[in-house]
Amino acid sequence: MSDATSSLDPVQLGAYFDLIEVTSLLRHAVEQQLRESGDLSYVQFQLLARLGDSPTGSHRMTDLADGVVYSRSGLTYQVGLLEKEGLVVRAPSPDDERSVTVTLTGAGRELLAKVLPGHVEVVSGLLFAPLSHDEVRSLAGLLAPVRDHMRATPPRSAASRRRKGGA
Amino acid sequence: MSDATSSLDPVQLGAYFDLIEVTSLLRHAVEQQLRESGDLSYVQFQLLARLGDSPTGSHRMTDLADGVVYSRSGLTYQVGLLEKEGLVVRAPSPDDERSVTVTLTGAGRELLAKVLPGHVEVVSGLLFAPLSHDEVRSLAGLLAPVRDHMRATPPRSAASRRRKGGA
DNA sequence: CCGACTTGCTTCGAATTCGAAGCAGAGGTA
DNA sequence: TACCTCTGCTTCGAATTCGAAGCAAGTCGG
Repeated sequence: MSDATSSLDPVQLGAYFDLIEVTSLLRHAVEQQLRESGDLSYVQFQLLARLGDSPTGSHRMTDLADGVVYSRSGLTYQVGLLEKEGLVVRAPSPDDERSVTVTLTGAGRELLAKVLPGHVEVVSGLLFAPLSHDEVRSLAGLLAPVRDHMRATPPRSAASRRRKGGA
Repeated sequence: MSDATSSLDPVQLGAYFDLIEVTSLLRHAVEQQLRESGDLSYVQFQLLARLGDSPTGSHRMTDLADGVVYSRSGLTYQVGLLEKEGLVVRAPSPDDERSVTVTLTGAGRELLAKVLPGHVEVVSGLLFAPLSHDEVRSLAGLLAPVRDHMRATPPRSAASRRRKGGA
């Protein structure tokens, strides 16, 4: 363990705080827009968007949870809501009998198309407005390696479902 | 400036997605560390940290809520928890009788000092590890204007407590 | 001084979120 | 095949979160 990690530069601290604050504010604004324009929560929108991105319009539950950084149980709940609204469909996976495949319906695709422009507008106006295109490129270039690093780093104690406490 | 607010570049899209994902992963990891080392939620830690930053160790409720981007009612709840734990104290403000001033106690300061090193370590190892110091500086330089812009931009319909719906 | 409006915080009910526990299918080894 | 383990999802209870409504103090115009 390096001991040099015992403190953060003012520069680092600023970057960290700004990152948190920017994301919180952005999320807040986006949430509001989504609620007004399509009665969707941010999580629900993320799920629909991710499904819409897929060529087949479907994903497994686990992949969705990993993609959105969401607990399994919470995902079950939200997908249940989306299914009740007729925006997605759940079906057992052909390969793997325990897997559940979630697929976007026509209605889901429509709703996605309906809320997307407003969503983009909020993100553009809030996140990208103060940045030039080159700066956005820089930002993307800085975030990508961080994202990869985080994805590769196991969340502290990777022991998936081992018993936790005693020896 | 590009006027094309109707769609996002692939570059913009990537930056946006990475921003969300990075923050989610970071928050998740930090949350876990805080829970283990000091039985604090992220929000609670943020509140303590913000109080610790203040020269007087105290803030008004509203300023805390704004600083952490938190609903007022949620803040009341969390400050209540912190007070029950003896980490903070609530007192009416001298100037403004309706204002409540939240102040860090000795125990709060101790706990903060106890969890801070681990927190810093997680942030360093996850967020800053893949970046050089110059890159961190760049990141900070990019985020600062965005933060200022977001702070200055009223959240859609600024009508603070006006009635919402009607004409 | 009075009344209308604004601001600061809390209470309340409803919705969301998580982790632990449980069930069932899949994969490997003897 | 029998058994053991791991993976994928759901159910359950508890904790957190938010927005709407309410109360009290401050501010301004008359």
